[in-house]
Order: sequence, then C-alpha cells, then structure tokens
Amino acid sequence: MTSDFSGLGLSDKVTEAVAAAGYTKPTEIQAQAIPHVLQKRDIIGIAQTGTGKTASFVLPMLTLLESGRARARMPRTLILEPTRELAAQVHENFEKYGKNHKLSVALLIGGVSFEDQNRVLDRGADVLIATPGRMLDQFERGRILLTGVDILVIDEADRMLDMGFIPDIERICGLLPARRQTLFFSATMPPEIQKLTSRFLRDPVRLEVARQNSTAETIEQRLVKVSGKPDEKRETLRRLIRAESGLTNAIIFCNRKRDVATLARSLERHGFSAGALHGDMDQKSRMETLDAFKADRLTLLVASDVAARGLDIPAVSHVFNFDAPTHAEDYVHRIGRTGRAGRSGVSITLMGPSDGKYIDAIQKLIQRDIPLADAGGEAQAPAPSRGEDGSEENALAPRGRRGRARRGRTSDNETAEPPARRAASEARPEAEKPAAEPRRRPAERPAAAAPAPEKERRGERPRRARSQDIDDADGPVGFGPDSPVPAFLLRSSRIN
DNA sequence: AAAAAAC
Repeated sequence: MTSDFSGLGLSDKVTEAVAAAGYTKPTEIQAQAIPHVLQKRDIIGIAQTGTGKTASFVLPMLTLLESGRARARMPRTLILEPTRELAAQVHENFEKYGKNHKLSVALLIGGVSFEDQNRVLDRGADVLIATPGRMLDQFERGRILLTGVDILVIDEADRMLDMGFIPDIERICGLLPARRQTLFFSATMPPEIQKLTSRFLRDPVRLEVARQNSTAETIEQRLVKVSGKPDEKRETLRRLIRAESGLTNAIIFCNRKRDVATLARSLERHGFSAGALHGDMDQKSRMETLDAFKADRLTLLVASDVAARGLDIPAVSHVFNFDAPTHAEDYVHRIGRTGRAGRSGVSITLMGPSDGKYIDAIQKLIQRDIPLADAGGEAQAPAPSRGEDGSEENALAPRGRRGRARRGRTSDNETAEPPARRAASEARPEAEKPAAEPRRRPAERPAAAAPAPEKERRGERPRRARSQDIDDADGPVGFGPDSPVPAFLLRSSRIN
C-alpha cells in the first residue's frame, strides 16, 4: 500500500496543505480511494466514520477542482450529509485542505439564515455541502442550478436511509447530470442501500476498510446494572463519573430528547459542567454547545443520537449510555465517539431492568460479551443474558471507588495529536432556554467531572498522553478525522 | 420507541 501522500496523485496544492496540517501517511480508505477518485471512477466506500473517510473524498475533489472554475449558482460538486453537524465538519475539511485554492464553498443546512448561503451561491460556489432538506429548498427557490455538478458525494448513506432521506436523495440524483462521478459512502450495506448503488453508480469500484459493526479494540466496554427509576439512574451515573479517574470529558447518550434536557440540567444542578445537544434545540445552541465541548469549556455532553454518528471530537475519554440503545448498530456508533484515532477510551452502558434484550442484541452484533461492572466501575463478571437482569440490588450502593487501570495503548495509524487541550471553567451554554446572563460555574465541583486546573488534568491522563507521545515521535501518522472546530461552529461568540 | 431533517 502507498505509504505516503506523495504517491497518490494529489496535486501539489493539496499535498502541501496536507503536509501543513501535519499528516504524512494516508489511512487505508484514503490510500485506496484517492487514486480511483482521481481517475474519475465511481466509488462505493464501506467505511465507518473515524477511518479518515472524509479526507478520502475531500483531497481528490480539491485536486480535480483545480481545473475549471465556478459560475454563479452552478456548483460543480455536491456533497450530501445526513446531519447539519456533519455537513459543517466536511465544510471545515474543505477550508483546511483547500487553503491553497481559491475555491468557494457553500454550506447549505437548515436552521440558519438564507442570507449568507444566498450570497455565496450568487457569487458562484464550486462546492456545495448540504443536508438534503435545505438543498432541495434552495433548489426550489431557484437559488441553485444542478446541471453543472460533475461530482456527487453521498455520505453516510445507511444513515440517510434510517432518516428517511432516500426519496430526497433519489430526487436530487434526478436533478443532476447523468454523466457525473458519484462517490458513495456507507458504514453498512443493507439491501436497500445496495439497490441504491446499482441505480445511481456506474461501474463503481468497491472499497471496504473496516469490518462492519466492529467495535474498536481501543475501547474498554462495561455494563452497569441500574434500576429503572430515573433519579436512581442519574445518581448512579454521577457516581460512575466521579469514580472514573481517567475521565477528561464524556458524551452521555439518552434515547429521548426530553431526557437529554432533563439529565443535562440535573448534572448541572449537581455541579457538573454539562451541556445538552439534540435536534429540537435551535441550531445556534447546538453549535455553541458542540463548540464548547470541543474546546473543553464543557466536560459532559448529554446528547441524543444526533451526536452518535460521525461527529469528530478527537479526544473523548468516555462514552456513557444513560439509556441502552434500542438499535444495536447505534451502540457501535455511540461508543465510536471515544477511542478514536488510536487513543484509548471507555464506554459504560447503564442497563435497566428491561434492557436485557437490547444488550443481548448488542453483544450478538459485536460478537463479544460486555463485562458487567458495579456502580463504582469495577468489572466483575460477564453480562447476564436476557431475562435475568434484576435491577434493584447493590448497583446503587455508593462505593466511591477510583477508576480501574486502563488498557494499554493500541497501534495508531490514523491521526495526529490535536493541540493541547485547555482546561477552563467558565460559562457554559444554556442550551435550551437562552438566559439573560452567562452562568458562572460554581467554584467547587466534583473532582472527576470538573475540568481541573491544567496541571492536575495532565497528571490525570498519563496513559493517553503516553500513547500520543509515541505517535508524535515519528511525526503524525495518517490523516484522519481530527479536524479543529469548524469555523462555522465558531462563528457565534457569546454563549447565552 | 426514538432520533434526524425544510419552511
């Protein structure tokens, strides 16, 4: 396999931007896909997020875009993403690796004003990155012509399917020239998706990099039994958070938006640095919360499955499933927010009295048993199988344990280490109801959850740091999902 | 049973 970017046929401008970003070695999907994309072949890429998938299409597209230029309202490439945050993330990739290009990139997503989008479109956008709804809306308003699109990217196709976007995708494909290049990415290939590829791709090259539904070797997984009572569940969660010595930050998934909001408020009341992220929040709050979490101004991100897939937050130490996911694949996606880029990560799933069947399905899917731990976080025994998951017993007894030893480092072939993380304890976003005043953090907070002063935090993460030091020693390897916070997400300065 | 996405 190609061992560095210079052999892939990318242009000098792109290669330089990649080098400037500190990457030397392509990931597997990049090495496989880039030459084919440059040869204008259609691609079916079966790859999970976190494999460096985004760069595998962004880099060759930038190279191909160097010939020709944009005309008003006639984009030359179109990238479709299932969520707004993912679209914003791809946008940031174009800005980062297209810094030597004079390309105009338009981000067409819902929940934000039309004005900025219109201005970019009128000026002439080379690249359109969009969620389907807003793109079609803009099309119907006559703001864009799709007859000039010669590269189409359909990203996260299986998720588009889950979200009911396939009719939109079909419609959009019908609006594009038949003679075009199509790059199609999906983490899985269910029959409906397979069917779609045979309809919309021509003689595609099929690439597959990661085994489907595999959970990263770098993630230590645990189950903790809890009662079904919400307040007891929250109490258990707090204890688990406090017991984790290696916790630098965490994403906590709930199954329902309502519970996301409730839990975030509850954690806050208990003095934790927590924010909420779900799809009923206005887009500004979503961006601000995500931004704060990425920048370490927020330690705990309580989220719905809007954050389960694809979101690229480089250094998440823990994922908690406050609710066991009812779809086994969602488990894989959720815990995939940690253990990224060769780092280690911990995932802890709370198992309520009626969650046994979901846990069974998850264990079957990932083909391993998830060890049972007590409420303090210590591993005990294999998970019980369906039907015998009593809920009450000692799971709720306080134990005040420290976290257990972490797994050793794992090999890394993906990404460079991001800049040092900052610890800060300042205002957090009041995600849901804009308050008049920024809220100040209480001075004292539970040690494990509060972002501690820089020194303490560094001391807290020796294993993670060690693994990264080794990686850094040979220079950054690979090229992956580590992108800084998108400019788009940084636009809002004030946190209400 | 729920989440996501256009106004």
